[in-house]
Amino acid sequence: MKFSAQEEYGLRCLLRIAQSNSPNGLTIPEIANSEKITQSNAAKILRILRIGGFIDSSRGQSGGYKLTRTPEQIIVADVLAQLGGRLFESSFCNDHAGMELICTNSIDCSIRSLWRAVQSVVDGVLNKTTLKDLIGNENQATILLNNFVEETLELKQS
Amino acid sequence: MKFSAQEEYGLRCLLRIAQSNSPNGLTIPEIANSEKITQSNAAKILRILRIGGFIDSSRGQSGGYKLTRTPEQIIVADVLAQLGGRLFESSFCNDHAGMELICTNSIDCSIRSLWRAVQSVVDGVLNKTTLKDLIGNENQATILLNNFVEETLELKQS
DNA sequence: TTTAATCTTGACTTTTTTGTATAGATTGCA
DNA sequence: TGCAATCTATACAAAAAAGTCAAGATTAAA
Repeated sequence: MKFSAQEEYGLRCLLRIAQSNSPNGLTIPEIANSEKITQSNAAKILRILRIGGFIDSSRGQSGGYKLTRTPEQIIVADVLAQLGGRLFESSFCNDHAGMELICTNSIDCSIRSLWRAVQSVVDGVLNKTTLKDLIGNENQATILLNNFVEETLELKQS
Repeated sequence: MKFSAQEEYGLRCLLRIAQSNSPNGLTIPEIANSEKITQSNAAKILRILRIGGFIDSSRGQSGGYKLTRTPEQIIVADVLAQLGGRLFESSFCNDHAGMELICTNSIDCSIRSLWRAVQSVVDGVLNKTTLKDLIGNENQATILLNNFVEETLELKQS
């Protein structure tokens, strides 16, 4: 299980833009340079973010990319969903969609319920994390959240 | 973010073996047939599970695959790690490995700490789920665990 | 209006992942 | 022993993901 390259780079580019204080935002060369990727690749990724409504672009001299909203208003889960096509995609057993609680015998549904459990905890973190949480000194928050959940999981187990 | 095909098929094949009550275990044709994959593909995946020490194989007539331990003793996180090469692999910022708590300014470390937060909650579920939890009627457990974590996350947020 | 800086798009190439084929090795049994 | 059932391993092929290239469109400013 892993994040795709596009998810990682996309989120990173978005963070660069969020952290910029230039009035024109950031240009493709600037972003590509900070992230050590080619301009083509940056353009491709920024396109996805623009279509997703996270950034606005303007062309010509003094053009560049800016956030469409404040960092507080951008949810990391939404960003990753846009970059990855979907957040989790469980393949099989679409027969029993919506009735996981009764379908307990097939392997399809065992796996499905496990995938859902994982999806649920990941969403729990990503839906409550905004771009702002990842900027500057605020990223302590995710570490704390992380520790908290670990504790509660252990609690539940004992 | 998603599980690879190998992770999904591997776990599914292992569950088939775990659920079998035949004294010889299951053969490749049987597994391939239940999972609707080719025998070649099943063989490839079963090889990984064998190398990981989750199953034993015996050849010749009356051969097949069996678990090396009871289902209770097989942790889903271990299985997925074997199938996927690793459980999560965060790419960048190896400069600051081990000092995440002080490195708060770079994007590298912001992303890294987010990835770690996600990894932590996923591990929380997968390290506490055994094959037994996924067999028969026991898979309710993962759903309950899931709900529990969701609640605690909401609690923390308010 | 011309130019330079910038974004936009689609096609293409490379790499990685996934899946298949084939030849071989081991075992149990008649 | 010889055969049939089984696993084993490596190389090959197909598909998907990632990354690159090149031509074009828009804009601001000289």
